[in-house]
Amino acid sequence: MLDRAVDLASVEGLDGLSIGRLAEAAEVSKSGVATLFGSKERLQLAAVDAAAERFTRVVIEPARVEPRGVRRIVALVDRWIAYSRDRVFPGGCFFAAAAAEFDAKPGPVRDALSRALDSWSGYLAASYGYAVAQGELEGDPAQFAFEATALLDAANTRSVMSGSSEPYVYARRALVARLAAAGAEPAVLERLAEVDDRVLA
Amino acid sequence: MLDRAVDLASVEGLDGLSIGRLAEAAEVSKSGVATLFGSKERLQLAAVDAAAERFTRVVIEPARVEPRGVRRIVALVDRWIAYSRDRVFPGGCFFAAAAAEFDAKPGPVRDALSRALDSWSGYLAASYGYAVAQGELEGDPAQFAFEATALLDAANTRSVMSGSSEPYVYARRALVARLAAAGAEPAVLERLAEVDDRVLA
DNA sequence: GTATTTTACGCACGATCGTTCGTATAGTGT
DNA sequence: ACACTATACGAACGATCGTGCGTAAAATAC
Repeated sequence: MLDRAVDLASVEGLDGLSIGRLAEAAEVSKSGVATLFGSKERLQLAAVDAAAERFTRVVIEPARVEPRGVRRIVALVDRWIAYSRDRVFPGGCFFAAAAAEFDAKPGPVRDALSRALDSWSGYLAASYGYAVAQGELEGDPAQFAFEATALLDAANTRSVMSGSSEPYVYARRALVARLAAAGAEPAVLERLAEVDDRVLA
Repeated sequence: MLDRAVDLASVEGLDGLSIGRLAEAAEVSKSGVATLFGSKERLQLAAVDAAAERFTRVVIEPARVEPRGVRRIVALVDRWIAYSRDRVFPGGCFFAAAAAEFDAKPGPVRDALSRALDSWSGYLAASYGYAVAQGELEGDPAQFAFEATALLDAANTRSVMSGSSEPYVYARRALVARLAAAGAEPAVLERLAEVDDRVLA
């Protein structure tokens, strides 16, 4: 049920996700989903939670197999690009779309999105902090997290907009250069440097 | 009239811009704006055009006073940050919001947005091309345009979301480092390196 | 097996959506 | 002065929105 909600929201927008269309897509009655969630806002909040779970499962957890530090950063970025490219959400990254939609609309939904984004950015920064502590990289973790999420979000939006996978190549190149400039060993960057020419669906 | 439309759309979204609320905001009748634009889609297209005009006036034209090359790139980026920080559109950059909203919705509106974004990105890339031709910078112009727009868009969204101007500091730092790594003279980067601590409204 | 809670339902409400009429007013050309 | 065009209007259309109510079925508790 929530899976349909987030899939729909990633295309129609978190606000355009109507309780009637969701009911139709899930083949239940309109009042069925209304009583389930109580209100539209609670549905939106539930969708944000469900999207965060899917994101963690697809991006974070697979990257945990790599040791803390640069290797994990590379794995995170690599998984994120695959997550966007494979359209884990049919309309591209759920959070990139929802953040742009709600950034100027104060309220509980925006707060929940802000927390989720901070969590992702913070995890990236913490990983960078480990890398610095281990002498693998140098620089400001928060600065890196800003740049990395900026490049990934841009690749996502550009790719969804154009239907091309070229933006991911730009993002990969930029991130490899960024990490190399911060002192990363070339060997650990190979995974990012490999161009994955898998065709989009 | 169109000014109100784009202001409203930058906050409510280009789809959330309803013909009724626009009429109320402009203090005219609902059917007044309906007959003026004909349909909602034509209103959206007109809003995109009006937003592009405002963008050109506020970002592109002021930067034209600088000579082609690095100096103009620095001016463009500097004006863009001011354009976002000063909330030339009350909800932050109109195009960043509209692009994320329509990237998964095919149609004339998405096409118009795509053209506008390509035009901006292309202008940035062309400026970089001049810089390369003049020996001021090295590297791929399209790659730079991708990175620069990614950093600027991210700074915009993060700032609108949090109400802070800190993201602009991150974007400035990243762009200065990026241009320096591409061979820019430190002197021309001063304008970007200056931290503008003007408080947000 | 009965009682109680939960869940989903049909239905209807008021509000707002985009759009289309017929009409009155303002402006223009001659 | 007159005919004509363009513009803005009120009103209403069907559609969809989010939400609340009363009820029947299903799950759970005892």
